[in-house]
Amino acid sequence: MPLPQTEAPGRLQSELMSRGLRMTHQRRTILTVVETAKQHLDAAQILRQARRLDPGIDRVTVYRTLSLLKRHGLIDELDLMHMQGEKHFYERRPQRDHIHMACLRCGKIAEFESDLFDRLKGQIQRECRFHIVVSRLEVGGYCAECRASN
Amino acid sequence: MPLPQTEAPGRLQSELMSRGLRMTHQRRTILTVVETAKQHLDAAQILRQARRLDPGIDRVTVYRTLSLLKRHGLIDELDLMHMQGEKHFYERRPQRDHIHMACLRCGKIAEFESDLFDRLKGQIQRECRFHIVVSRLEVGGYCAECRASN
DNA sequence: TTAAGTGCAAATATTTTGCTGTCAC
DNA sequence: GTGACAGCAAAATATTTGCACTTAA
Repeated sequence: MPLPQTEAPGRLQSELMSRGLRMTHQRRTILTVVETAKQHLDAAQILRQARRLDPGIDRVTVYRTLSLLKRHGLIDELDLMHMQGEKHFYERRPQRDHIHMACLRCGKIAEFESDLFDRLKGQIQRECRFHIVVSRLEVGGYCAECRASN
Repeated sequence: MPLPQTEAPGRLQSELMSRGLRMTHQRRTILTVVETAKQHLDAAQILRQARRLDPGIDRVTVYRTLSLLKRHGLIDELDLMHMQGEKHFYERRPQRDHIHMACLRCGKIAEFESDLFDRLKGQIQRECRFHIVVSRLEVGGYCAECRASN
């Protein structure tokens, strides 16, 4: 009996299992949703999508799983400058940190990787003697399209 | 009749007045609390301190005033890596942006200014053609003291 | 004078907790 | 078999809204 959501095992699932955590059907479903998301999802959206794969899944299980993934550093929690209320958004932790740019006019979220960002984190670690575990750089402003169409 | 909280008019109060907004007693009180805070305060702490100056002040007024100040770019809203639940913290917008470092062990918040940070924002504006209005860089990790005492 | 602002009550939004039954290992 | 996990209900936390009264300008 093939489980469709195991077709793309991804890193999250194997990471969790390698840490000795139980791989339940619900966790597998939530991991699949997060891993295959095309955009940043909040808890309510993750619940909705997970219920399409497993209608019985509970909201609380989503919160507990997101919390677990966050504790293990497998996902990052974003605020996206609080443009849409106070919800949090989640994404798989990337290989290399990136910056989130939130357009205050059209709401689009763009991402950007930068050597300067990596160097800045290095500077913080050295000069402040601060060991960075997680970092989040979000900027709010106006994207090229919105600036042009003003 | 001298109003003690007007003794340090600061920038916030004159900024608001220069924008044609009404300077009520409650706003003056809240501005004073935010301007003279020694650390980052959340809405509940701001309410508590404001009530010491004006016992009748309402929680809703605090929220509405913080929202106003935020809209006008006079204060910044921080999450401090969600270390203490999901509350938000507020600080007067500084002349020059700084980074917030939150120690995951002792909870201390340190601040850091950096040319690299300024250059990174410049790079984002140029290369992404994104006009930055507000930015927030928060890092979570372990401070020098906590690393030493492990 | 009067529109903006305040307080109060209630609602909304988001996340967490306690407990009992279930399932992964 | 058993301890970790899920579901359900309820609570906790944080913030917002509607409306009538008050006040700054």
